[in-house]
Amino acid sequence: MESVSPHSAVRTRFAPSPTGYLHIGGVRTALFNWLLSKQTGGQFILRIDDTDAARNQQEALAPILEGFRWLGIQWDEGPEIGGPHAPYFQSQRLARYQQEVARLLANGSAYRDFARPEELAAERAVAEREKRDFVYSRRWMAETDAQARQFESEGRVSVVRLKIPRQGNCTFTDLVRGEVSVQWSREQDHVVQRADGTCLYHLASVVDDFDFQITHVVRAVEHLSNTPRQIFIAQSLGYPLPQYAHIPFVAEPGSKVKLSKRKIEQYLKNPDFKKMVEHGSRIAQQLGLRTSPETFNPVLIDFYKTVGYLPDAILNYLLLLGWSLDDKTEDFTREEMIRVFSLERVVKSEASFDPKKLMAFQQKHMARLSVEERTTRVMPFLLGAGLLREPLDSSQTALVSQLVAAAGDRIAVAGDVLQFDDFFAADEDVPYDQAAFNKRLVQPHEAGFLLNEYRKILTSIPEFDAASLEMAFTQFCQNMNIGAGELVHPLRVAVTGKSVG
RNA sequence: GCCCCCUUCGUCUAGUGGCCUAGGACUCCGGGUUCUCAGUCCGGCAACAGGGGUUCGAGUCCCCUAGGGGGUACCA
Repeated sequence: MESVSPHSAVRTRFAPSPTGYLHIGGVRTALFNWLLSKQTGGQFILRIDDTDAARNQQEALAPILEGFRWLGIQWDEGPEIGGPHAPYFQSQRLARYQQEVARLLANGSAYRDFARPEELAAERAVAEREKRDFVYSRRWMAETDAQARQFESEGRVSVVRLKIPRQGNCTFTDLVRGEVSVQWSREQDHVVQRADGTCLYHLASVVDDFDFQITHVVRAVEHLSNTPRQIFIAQSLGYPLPQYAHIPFVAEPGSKVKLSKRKIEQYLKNPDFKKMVEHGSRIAQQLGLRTSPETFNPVLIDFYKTVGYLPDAILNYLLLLGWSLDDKTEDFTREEMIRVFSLERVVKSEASFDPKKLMAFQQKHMARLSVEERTTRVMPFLLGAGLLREPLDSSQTALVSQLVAAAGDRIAVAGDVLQFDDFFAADEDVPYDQAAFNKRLVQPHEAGFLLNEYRKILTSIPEFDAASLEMAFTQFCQNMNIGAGELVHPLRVAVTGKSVG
């Protein structure tokens, strides 16, 4: 192994399993890790936890990498870019894990266990019936080769289990939760190596954290109870312990239950969440994308990319989900986030995901962008929906620029530009809002007359600029002795087909 | 079942014994501004889970109760 680095740079890691897509809760965990390493000039490592071959799909890795790339969370070591400790895939590091399992076995902190699954299940059942904690009897533990041969002759196969102490406490300091202490007797003799020789997560994770010289393990609370057994492994192997920080998970809207991508149907009952999905779906539809809840889902980061959210807005929102700087600061640029983030100010309780507040951040960040920047962001959507075609000439760009400027904050996410699709349509194709048509043009009997008169005025205007039009408009209303609204509404419907400007 | 954790406005949060008649943000509701909508500006509603202690004084410390959550795999 390399010697421990002399400087105090923080090395953190995010270790997704390629079993799904990039979960928004995972992004927040990764964000905290990334921030922490960057503020000390350290490294953020992406490690792929794919020890369970049965559950992993290789194609699910691409969306994860793509998600981080889009968000601008660049990993310093990991897939595609490698690094001094490559490979960063657990599935490719088996030999190393087996080597460490052998050391565990050799120094007596692990043992080969020949119990059959049904024998273990029976012991468990007894414990449950007697309402006590299950503690393995170690009846099929082989501590000598002779014992092992004996069990093998009975046709048994072995796994490797940790020989967890049955007395005393495991105490450690967690950077967000303070001192944590659990009794060793509550821990099981966890399996670290399967019968087929492959290794399990806890062992792999501890070995990798050591090999990769991870200084801070920042992960979601569901791993808190895993920590004692990992500490046991690390200490048995003579590794220095990293700092631990267990952050609360991101919960469902209006609830404290962990957000899950499988429960989208349930979340749709939440009005805000539903609104968010519908808004996104409209845009996806205009882009000609076929959406299924499985892939087009606000729990997954791909949703935001598809619809045109700003990565900075998402990061800003996620940063404030379970962390705060003080009693008022809410807006952070990336540089500011990196500078001021601290684990000490992470809250202990779960934070529920609030679509409305995310949108508020999105609008704020969008409004901060110049017209040029917004135009750039909006272009791919116009192209994607077929409203514009490449190559673009400068007049088209100018047109979009004008539209973006006029639309102002009606374009909250980049995909919102598609609601102005008729702007790009030929005149005869302008679709009419039937309800508005009735209300403004058919119902008010004077509407036709007014519009006709107004048209006569317009034909007499020499210059067709905004100022002249405005003057003509005001004058006309005065002359006809009508309120502005009496003309403005019918006029808009007649020209744009819509009821709002 | 057992073990562990969490609990301030609807939501995200500030708060580390007196600065709290509890602050900010989002949402919502009024009002001003605007040719409509949006926006913007001003204003407003809204919380310390409950009960016992400790203390001159408790959102802040301790205990109990309740509620919520996580874990309990040859998953990660």
